Amino acid sequence: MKDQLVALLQEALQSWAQAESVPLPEKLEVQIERGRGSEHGDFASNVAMRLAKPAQRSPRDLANQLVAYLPAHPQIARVEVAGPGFINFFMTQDAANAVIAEIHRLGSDYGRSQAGASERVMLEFVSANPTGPLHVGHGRGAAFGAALGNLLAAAGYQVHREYYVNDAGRQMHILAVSVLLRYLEHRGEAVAFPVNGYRGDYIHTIARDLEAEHGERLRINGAELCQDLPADENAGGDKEQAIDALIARARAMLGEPNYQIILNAAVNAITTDIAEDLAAFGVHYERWFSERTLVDTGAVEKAIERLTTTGALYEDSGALWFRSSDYGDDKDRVVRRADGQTTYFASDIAYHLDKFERGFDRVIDVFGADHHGYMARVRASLEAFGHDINRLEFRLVQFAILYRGQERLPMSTRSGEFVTLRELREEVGNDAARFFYVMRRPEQHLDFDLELAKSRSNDNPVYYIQYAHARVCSVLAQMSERGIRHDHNDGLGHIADLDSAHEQSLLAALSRYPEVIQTAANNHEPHQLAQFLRELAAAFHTYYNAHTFLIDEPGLRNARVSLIIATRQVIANGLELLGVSAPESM
RNA sequence: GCGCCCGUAGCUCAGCUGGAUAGAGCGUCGGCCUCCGAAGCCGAAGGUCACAGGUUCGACUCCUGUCGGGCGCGCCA
Repeated sequence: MKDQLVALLQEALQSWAQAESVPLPEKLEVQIERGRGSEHGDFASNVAMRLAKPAQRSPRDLANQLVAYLPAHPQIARVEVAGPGFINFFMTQDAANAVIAEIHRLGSDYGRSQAGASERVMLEFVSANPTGPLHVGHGRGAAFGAALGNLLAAAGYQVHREYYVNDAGRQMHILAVSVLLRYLEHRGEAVAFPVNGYRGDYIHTIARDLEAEHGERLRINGAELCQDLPADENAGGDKEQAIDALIARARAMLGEPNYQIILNAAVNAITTDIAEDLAAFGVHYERWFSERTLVDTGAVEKAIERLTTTGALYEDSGALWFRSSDYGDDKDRVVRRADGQTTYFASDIAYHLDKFERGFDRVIDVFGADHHGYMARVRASLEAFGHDINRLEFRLVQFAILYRGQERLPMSTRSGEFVTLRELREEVGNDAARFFYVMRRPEQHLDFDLELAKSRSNDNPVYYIQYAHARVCSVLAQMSERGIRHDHNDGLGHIADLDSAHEQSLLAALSRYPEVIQTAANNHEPHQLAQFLRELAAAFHTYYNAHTFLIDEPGLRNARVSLIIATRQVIANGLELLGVSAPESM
C-alpha cells in the first residue's frame, strides 16, 4: 500500500512540475509514513514541505496543488491537507479489510518481499576463537546475526552466512600446550601452568579424552619440559616469551606428529562443541571458513605480496608493517612479526580480500563491541587493495550483562568462570534467550535478567507474544469442541462487520507487518520486529478481552475468527524470523 | 590523552532513520473472571528527551562543545 502511494505521489509531482514548468530537485525522495491517529489519516506525506523551498511556494498551497494532480485510486477514500503542509491519506475500509484475505492467501509468505532484488549479502557473525566454549556475550552476536540473516532473506536478499574459525596461529599453540600440561598433570607430572595458558574445565575434559584415546603415548617428562624456560609474568618475566618458549620446547620433545595430535584434538573438540551449541540454538551457517586454509593455500602470503607491490608495506625493527594510517587508521599495524610469524590481522586481511573477491554485493561483519578498534584497519586494508569499502558494513553488538534479579553476575573469560551460552540456554530456554538477545538495539547495552527471562508473566515479552498465539489456537480448539465450523469465505464476506476500534487497530497492525520486515532488514535492526510483535500481541490481547469471538451470529463470528487466524499467522511468521517457537499451547 | 558506542518516566527500554500532542513494559495507586486460557484487560499518576549553543518552516533525531557511563587503543588473538 505504502509503495503504491509513493508511486501516486510521484506521478502527481511530475504532472505538477510539467504544468507549472518548475524543475523538480534531483534528490527529492517521496516519503510516506504511517499516520499516528485516525485524525491524521492512515498515511501521510511531507513532500510539499520539502519541496516548498526549492519550488518557492508555500507548503500548504503546494500541497493543495499536488492533491489536485493526484490520480484517483479505488482504495483512497479522501486526501486532506493539514497542519504545516502534510498530505494525509484516508484509506477506504476495503483497503484495511483486504489485508485479511492477503494474509490467508500468502500464509507463511506474508511479509516476504523481493525488495532486496536478490542482492548477494555475506554475513559473518560470532566467529569466536576456538579456544573455549561460547559464552553469553557470543550469544547475543549469534541471536542477532541469525535474526538479521532471516530478515534479509525474507526481504529478498540472497544471504550467505559464515563463521570464521581462527584455527591457525599462535593461540592454537597456546591451546595445545594448555591441554598438554593438563594431560601431564593427570599423569602425575609436575609442571608449571603458564600465566597465558587457557584455564577452564573444558581443557581438562579435552585432556582426559586424549588420555582415553592415547594413554601414555603422549607423555613427556614434566621437569624437563619446564626446565630453564624464560621467567613467566608471575616471576617478573614476559608472559608472551615464556609461553612461546614453552611451545617450542613441547614441540621439540613431543615430535611434530604427536604435537599435531594434541593440537588437532583440541581444535576439533572446541569447534565441534561450538557448532553443536549454535545448531541447538537454531543458528546455522552456509560455511565454516577456516583460517588454516587461508594459510595453507598461501592466500595470506599472496595478500602480503599484493600489498607489497602497491607499496603499502614497510619494514621496521625486523617486522613488516602495513601503512593503515594512510587510510584513516590511528596507527600502522604489524602483519609479520620479527620472528617471521604472520599476525592475526594478516589472516584477516586475506579473509576480507577473499570475501570481496568472491563477488558479494555487500559484506556485513557482526562484531562484539570490544572489536570496534578493528574496523578502521580492516577498511584500510581493503582500500589499499582498491576495493570499494562502501560494500563493507560493520554492526557492533554491545555486551549483555547478566542479572539474576538485582544481582549482577560476574563474567571473566581469563579465570574461566564465565557463564556459557549453553548454561544460559539450559536455564532460560532457547526461546527466551533468542528473544531477549534481539529485543534491544544492538548498540544498546543489554541487561539480561535471568529471572525475568524465566518468569511466566506479562513482565516477560516472550511469553506475552507466545501467549497470544496459543490463545488463538485455544479459541479454535474450543470452537471444534463445541462443534462450530469456521467458514472462511463467509468470514471474508463479512469483514466489513469488523468495525470496532479494537478490530481496526488490530487490522492496522497486521497491515504494517510487511513494512516492518523491510525496514528491519534494510536497517539491520531485528529489534524492530521484536518490538512490533509485542505491539501486535497487545492489540490482540486487548481485542480478546473486549469481544467474544464465538458468538451465535455466523457472519460476524466467521469474520472475527478469520481475523484472529490472520493474527496467529503473522505472529508465527515474525517469531519464526527471530528463531522463537510459536507454541499452540503453553 | 585519542577513537567508537550510549545518556528519553522511579527502573528497563521504543521512538519508523528531520515531522503534527514524546510512547511501551515493570514498579506505584484503583478497577475487571457464573463469559473463547487472568501467562490477560481497563484506568490514574509519572518526562525541561544529560546540559549549552548551532543548522531550518520544524530537532529526541543532524552539527559543535561540555558533563556522565561503557568499551578499545600490543611485534595478543
